Amino acid sequence: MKKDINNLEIADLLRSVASAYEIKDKDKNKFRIIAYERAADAIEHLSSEAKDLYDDNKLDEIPGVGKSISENLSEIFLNGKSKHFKDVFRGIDSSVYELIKLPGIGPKTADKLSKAFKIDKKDPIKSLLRYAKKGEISKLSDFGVESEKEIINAINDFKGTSTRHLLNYAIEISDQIVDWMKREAVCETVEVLGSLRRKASTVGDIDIAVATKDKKKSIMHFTDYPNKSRIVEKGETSASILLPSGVQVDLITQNPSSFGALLQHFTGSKHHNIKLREFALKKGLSLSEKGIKTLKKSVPNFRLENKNYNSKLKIYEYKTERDFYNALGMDWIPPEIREDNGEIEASQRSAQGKLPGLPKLVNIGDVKADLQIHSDFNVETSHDLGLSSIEEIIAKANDLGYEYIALTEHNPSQKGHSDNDIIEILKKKKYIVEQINNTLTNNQRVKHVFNSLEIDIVPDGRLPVPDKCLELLDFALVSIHSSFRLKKAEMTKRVMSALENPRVRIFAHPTGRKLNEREGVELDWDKIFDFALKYNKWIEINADPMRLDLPDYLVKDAVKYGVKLTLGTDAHHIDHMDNMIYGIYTARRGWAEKNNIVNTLTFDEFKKVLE
DNA sequence: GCCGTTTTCGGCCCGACTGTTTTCAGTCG
Repeated sequence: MKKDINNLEIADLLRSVASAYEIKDKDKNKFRIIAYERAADAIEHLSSEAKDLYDDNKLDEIPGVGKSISENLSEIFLNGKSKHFKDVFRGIDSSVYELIKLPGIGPKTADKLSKAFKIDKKDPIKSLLRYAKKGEISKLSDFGVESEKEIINAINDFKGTSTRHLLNYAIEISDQIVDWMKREAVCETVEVLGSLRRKASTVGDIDIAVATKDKKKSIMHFTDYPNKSRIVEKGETSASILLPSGVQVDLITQNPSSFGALLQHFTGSKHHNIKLREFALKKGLSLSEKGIKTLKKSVPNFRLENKNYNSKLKIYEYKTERDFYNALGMDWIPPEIREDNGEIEASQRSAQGKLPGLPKLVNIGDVKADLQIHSDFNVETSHDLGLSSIEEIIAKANDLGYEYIALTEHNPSQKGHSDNDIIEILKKKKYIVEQINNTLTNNQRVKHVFNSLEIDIVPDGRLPVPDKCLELLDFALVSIHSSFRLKKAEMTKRVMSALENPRVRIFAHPTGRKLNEREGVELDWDKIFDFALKYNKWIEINADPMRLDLPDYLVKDAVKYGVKLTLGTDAHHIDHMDNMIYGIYTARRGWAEKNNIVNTLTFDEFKKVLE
């Protein structure tokens, strides 16, 4: 049986249609191109498969997907292809869609190149490099020596498909550059923007903004950054460099008097900005990184409330981002939720005192416990054991200000152990944890250590430990560590069956994804959330930066459902316990408030909900 | 091609940088 086309493949297809239209450009309809790109973005960010929506006859509920696109997609779901798309693609070499992956090469350039040369379809990029190195490109009209050089650079820097970086890695890199920029006195304020400021799970480029009265000097200092491989571009207000690791860093400068508008603009997201600007346009206002312009003669109340008019530039300027949003009649929006997921509407309601307004997002200071920690207590697991002792973990938890923690080693392996062996191991651990709890004194912050376990869910949904084991635990986590590719229905049944035992309370790293390495499992989230709600099960937000699982968009769904979430670092060493902040970022991106997260409860409150 | 708190027609975010240009198109974020 043929595999269904997934969201990413559909998005690719729609972007190819957009590119094809851009090349043909017969009727100069750039808005049709934008429409296809918007639909591609929308489908790529969908939290359920478009195929499932098609099955439910709900394709046109996707924002940006109207009559025409939904008909063409339906045709594809039905017989694997669309006649209309095929027509659009006619006359364009397939290598074009490969070449546009190179930065600096768009559809029109790629088309010119594919028509000028015999590009090898098996490896278009390598094939193009050969022409470039022979100096063939600079001979073409519309191209010169510089553009040929740029193409060679782009190909040499090209790392293939996934060039997104984990959030913790991006933060590490950006901290170094922010430090470097702060050494130049003319840089009054240095801030990280873009997806890094929004705390997305992975980051493409690193964006840095500087408030300065001397743009030229700031940019000089930036391009002098010692640890770079080359300068990509350098203009009057912005510049980009490439680091040896392949990370591109963009710098944008702005006068301190309108830094607020710049922060807003380059924090994005793109979709947030487009929605915001459309909203502003209806009020007769035009937004940019420089500030706000009035389009019509009279914008009610606008002039009165805004005294920061720059008459030379004919623009209203804003020092802070808060002032910028306020000028639009909105409350300031936390960067993590600027994804055009309803935050613009919520912010307007907030400003007008209407409900529902913006969420009061959970903060790191709200966290009272880490609910997934692996100690070095030897439970003879087949998975990885922790590296830190229970005592070290408690000391670290004290430092972090926690009131309680859960020790959640993997279950003992079945191989080489009888049921009785497993029970004996866990009895021993229970005894040790009890002893330790007796030593905890009132002057320590940590009041209690919960005896828990992270138990595998075997493919048929059973748990690989005897039932008696579970009775020894305060509560258990369950998670998938094998057979990731079951069909959705089967996987859903597997998980629900594992969650049935009353001692099982947490579904840990629920999708099993590993960023840049492995896709998550397919689950029917409506069913999982219903189940969790009905039987009072909790779903983990795993704070390991390579997991961040539950992913942000599913956190948002869980919050909407009213399903309770937990935060756990999955620490295998006390240093990993510092990763809690990444779980908080993910929770915030999913609009989670304090009361959505179980381990913001105090120890006494938590004991009660555990009963 | 999509969409509606002025619209079912007439709009659609905004600006910077680069190269090859005699005034702008292509690309990017």
